[in-house]
Amino acid sequence: MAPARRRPITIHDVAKKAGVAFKTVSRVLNNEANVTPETQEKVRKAIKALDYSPSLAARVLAGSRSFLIGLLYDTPSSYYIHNIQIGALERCRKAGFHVILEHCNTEARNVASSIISVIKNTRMDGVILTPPVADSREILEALVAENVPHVLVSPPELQHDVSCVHMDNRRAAFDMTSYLMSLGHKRIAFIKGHPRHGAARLRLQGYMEALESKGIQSNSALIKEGNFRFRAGAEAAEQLLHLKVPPTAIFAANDEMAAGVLTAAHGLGYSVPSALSVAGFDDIFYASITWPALTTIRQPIAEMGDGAAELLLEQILSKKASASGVSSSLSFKYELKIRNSTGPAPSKA
Amino acid sequence: MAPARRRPITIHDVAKKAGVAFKTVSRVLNNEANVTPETQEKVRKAIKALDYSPSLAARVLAGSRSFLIGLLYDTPSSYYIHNIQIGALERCRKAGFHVILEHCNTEARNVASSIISVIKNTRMDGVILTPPVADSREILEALVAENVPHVLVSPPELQHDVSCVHMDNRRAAFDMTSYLMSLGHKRIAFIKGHPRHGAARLRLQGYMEALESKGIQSNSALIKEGNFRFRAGAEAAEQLLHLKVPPTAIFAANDEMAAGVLTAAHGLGYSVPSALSVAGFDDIFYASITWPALTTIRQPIAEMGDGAAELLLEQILSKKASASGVSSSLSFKYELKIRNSTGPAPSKA
DNA sequence: TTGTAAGCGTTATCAA
DNA sequence: TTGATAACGCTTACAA
Repeated sequence: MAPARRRPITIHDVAKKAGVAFKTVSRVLNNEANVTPETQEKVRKAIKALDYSPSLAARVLAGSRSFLIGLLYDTPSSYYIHNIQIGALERCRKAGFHVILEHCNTEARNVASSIISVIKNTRMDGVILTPPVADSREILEALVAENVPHVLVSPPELQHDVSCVHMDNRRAAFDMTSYLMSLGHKRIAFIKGHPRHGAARLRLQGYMEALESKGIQSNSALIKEGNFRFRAGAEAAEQLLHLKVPPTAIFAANDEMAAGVLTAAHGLGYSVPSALSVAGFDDIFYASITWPALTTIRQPIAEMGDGAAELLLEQILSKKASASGVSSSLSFKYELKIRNSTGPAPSKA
Repeated sequence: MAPARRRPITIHDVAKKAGVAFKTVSRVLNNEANVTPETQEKVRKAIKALDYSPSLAARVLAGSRSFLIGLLYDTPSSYYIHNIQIGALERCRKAGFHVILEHCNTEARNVASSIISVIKNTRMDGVILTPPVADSREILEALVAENVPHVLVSPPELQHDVSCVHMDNRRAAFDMTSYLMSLGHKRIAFIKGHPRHGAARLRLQGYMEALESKGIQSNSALIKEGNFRFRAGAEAAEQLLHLKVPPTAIFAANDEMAAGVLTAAHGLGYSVPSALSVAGFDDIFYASITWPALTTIRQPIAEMGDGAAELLLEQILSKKASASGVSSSLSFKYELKIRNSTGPAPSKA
């Protein structure tokens, strides 16, 4: 029979080894003031020698923090969430915090109260809201009322009293559209994102403003509904390419739909980019492995997750002073990734 | 100023409301024997009425379990891990357990001891090993020595004394190769998987056995090294297609490499599937959105994650009786997904 | 700057 | 079948 697992090292073992009171060890662990450097040194050595790591459970039980932060999502795009998670995870791990994913049905009648209930039951110290959860006024108000620290990712509009991380979606879409026009495209179609997604609306807006800026009338026949899914992109593209005068370029509000556009185009015998240019948004992993590789907007998703976690941890750790809503925002840069799915507009037939 | 967050409901609140001792509530929570149905009923009502949920931290601190299970990985393919995670997550959530991802560098000198150290520090109740971590004899032995419950996912060979979930990789590759031969292909190339990945070796073996079964000599010029990454697939394909007599079909050991093959083929002007058939393995999300959609083996990854968690929880929860290694295995079915990247062999030039 | 005492909300142990 | 009491390993007060 295998040996039973031994009793874990505790703070008392460390204290004894270092020759100090256990409270002193606790102070070192929490970076509290009032410990002489040499005492600190002794304690740290003992910690290392014993390979000690404090019991999270005990810290949570005794302290006022749970070291848990929630990542609230309700997106069709799991890839986006996954990357936000990666970014947030790393930042939180360093601070000893854990991230738990929590699905929210933003269409449900009582989202806000059920979210609050989950937060209470799990004792989360704070939450990160991703679109489209970040778009809900109702949820936001509930969070404020319950005094739950929170950070928004890509909210539909910047709010002065709420911490958030964002990227200029409108301007990115403006730039992409301008780039397509600079290639000579005049009939540029747009496939919209998920209707509840505020950032998606900003992308549409950027597209329209870019057209206007060059005096091109936006044409409702060239603007299709979408929901961020592959199939929606494929279906919209088929309709667009069956138009009497089809577009020479299609700009989809995300990459997954752009991949759908590529497949539909191939299926209808359009060669990309010579007969049709295609652009996406997000630069997800498979954007670079489609055929042809997709021109898109690189959105630093993982970095935004990291930033959101950073802002949230700031709020949580400085909880004392900030009964008033100290809020700050982080703005991220996008990048136009020009690959092989876009090219000069075909010369008029 | 917002109201402070209220004191959470505790087991004592429930006990008072139900008119019983708090220990009785504890018994109900843990499904222990010796509680009359009517007492149970009273307690459950009180729990529901107060929206009570027990403090994980307190349970961990007082009990012998941490409710934490580790998912150990060291794969180039994050998609695989992500799906194992999804499957395991759901199963664990229902049982009140949490899953934490832990990266292992299987190439490091002292993997085993560093893994044991992490397990101790986090107090994990058990671990799930994914390939190639599951391939390490050294790690396995350390786990047994330390009496840590564990389950293997797709180990290189079935072991009678270790719990595992698996799929017949050899036979799946055999079937895929046979399918390609049934289309008239005789020169079928194979791109190998990650060298440390036992299941990858089984795929190669299945491929070779299928060829043999039809009396086709396997040709080392048609077998390329790989590592499961897109680029490796693309490079191997370029070499293969520049052969004096190139293959008419390429079977890659996973989908990501198969996507690389598609891109290389497009780049060299091969049309798929009329000039070249391409097959993958795994059926990851983007297998169905490549052009053409990829023929592949659907591996029920999430279900395998679920199964692994199920086996592990069984071990953990019945810890009393099973000092001896009670082990069980779950076998999963694969599915040949025939899509558009494969077709009849081109007639001889 | 350091140490002491109390208590966090459970499970485990033993008694009723 | 139930209930009282003692841990569990820490943090938070407060004292020295």
